[in-house]
Amino acid sequence: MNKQKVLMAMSGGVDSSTAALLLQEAGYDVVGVTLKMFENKELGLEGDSSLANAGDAKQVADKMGFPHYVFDFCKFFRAGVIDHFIREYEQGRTPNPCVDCNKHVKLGQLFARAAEMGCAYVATGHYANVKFDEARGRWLLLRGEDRQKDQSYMLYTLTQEQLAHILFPLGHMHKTEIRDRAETEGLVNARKPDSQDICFVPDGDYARVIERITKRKPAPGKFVHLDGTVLGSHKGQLHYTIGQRKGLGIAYAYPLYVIKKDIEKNIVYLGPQDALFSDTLIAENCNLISVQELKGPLRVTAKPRYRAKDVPAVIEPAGEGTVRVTFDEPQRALTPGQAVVFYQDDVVVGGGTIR
RNA sequence: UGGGGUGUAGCCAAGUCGGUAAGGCACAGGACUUUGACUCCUGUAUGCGUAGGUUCGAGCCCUGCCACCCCAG
Repeated sequence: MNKQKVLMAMSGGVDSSTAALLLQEAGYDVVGVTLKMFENKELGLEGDSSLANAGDAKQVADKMGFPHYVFDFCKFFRAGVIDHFIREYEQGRTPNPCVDCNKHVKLGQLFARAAEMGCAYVATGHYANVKFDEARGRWLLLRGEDRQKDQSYMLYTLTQEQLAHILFPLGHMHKTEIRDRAETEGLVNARKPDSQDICFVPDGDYARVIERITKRKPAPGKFVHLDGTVLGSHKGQLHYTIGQRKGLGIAYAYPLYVIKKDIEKNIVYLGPQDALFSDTLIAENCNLISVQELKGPLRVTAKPRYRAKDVPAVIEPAGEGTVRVTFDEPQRALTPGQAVVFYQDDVVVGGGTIR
């Protein structure tokens, strides 16, 4: 019997390495690939390139005896993630680059390559699950079994076509099991820390990275309280995001938060936490998964940011590719540019970008 | 140079009958985290404008001085 060939995305971390192991164990013909996303020098970053971890992936592949390649996706990453990231911030929005990366680069481009290489599937180390629903005749994206690590949120842009050809070997695993497994298998990265931060902004200072790439210094402006009082000056609106508290540098009777931004006037409005709550938003560029289309109101739970619990809401069509979300309870700091994902139990209904 | 008031950490500010410096903001570090945020934990005045005095003991009482504010001029 001829084994099915799978293109396994390997970052060099424990998760994707263990995922590769599991795939091979399950009888697939694994081809490992590490993606080169950017050149550090190009982004004004110190140290090794984004491929610093490719060595670990290669080592794992060698150990298990399957081929490992490196694909240069810099061009796609720049166009699909970084440029968009910069544009969004300059427009006063707060993008989620990981969502974009999955859509345009990690998965989008990988599927194209998989086809060229004759691979039946693409696999990643995401904590999520896929299954075909006979009744609806649709592929479903589900949360990962390990709720603490669930990454279905980051994958809401997957299409039916993609879902039919993607594998998530870690979907039913818990992080601790994975580390244990990696340990017993003697994988080099068994105890490597989880990744965090934006991959191309290793120190968390995204504003500085944007400055270096654009060679433009953001224009300082005013901090104004919602009541109209001028409180001080800021170092450029892109340094702030809705709901932010730290780093404002303003001593006040109570904690101040960024409530909204006026890009035209370059004003950042501050106010009390109470002013951040809202029970409705419009999501655009939506992708629906469990349903073909939204014909009327649908009760779901909605997750307005990655590290947030999904909460009861109703979604309804609001124009082409656009959905209105109405939460049962007002939510804090619904932020333009962030992704909002809809669920029904463990099933991802769909998602979009907050307008 | 008449009267009244205030002076506690970078900012705001509590401090009762004198008893051995609350709290908030800001800031720093840490936790959390494949986005930005939020959140949580820890830390930050041997000193209360200044110089003396009373007292076992003073931010709190007394005296001088300095600074700032206000009302009248």
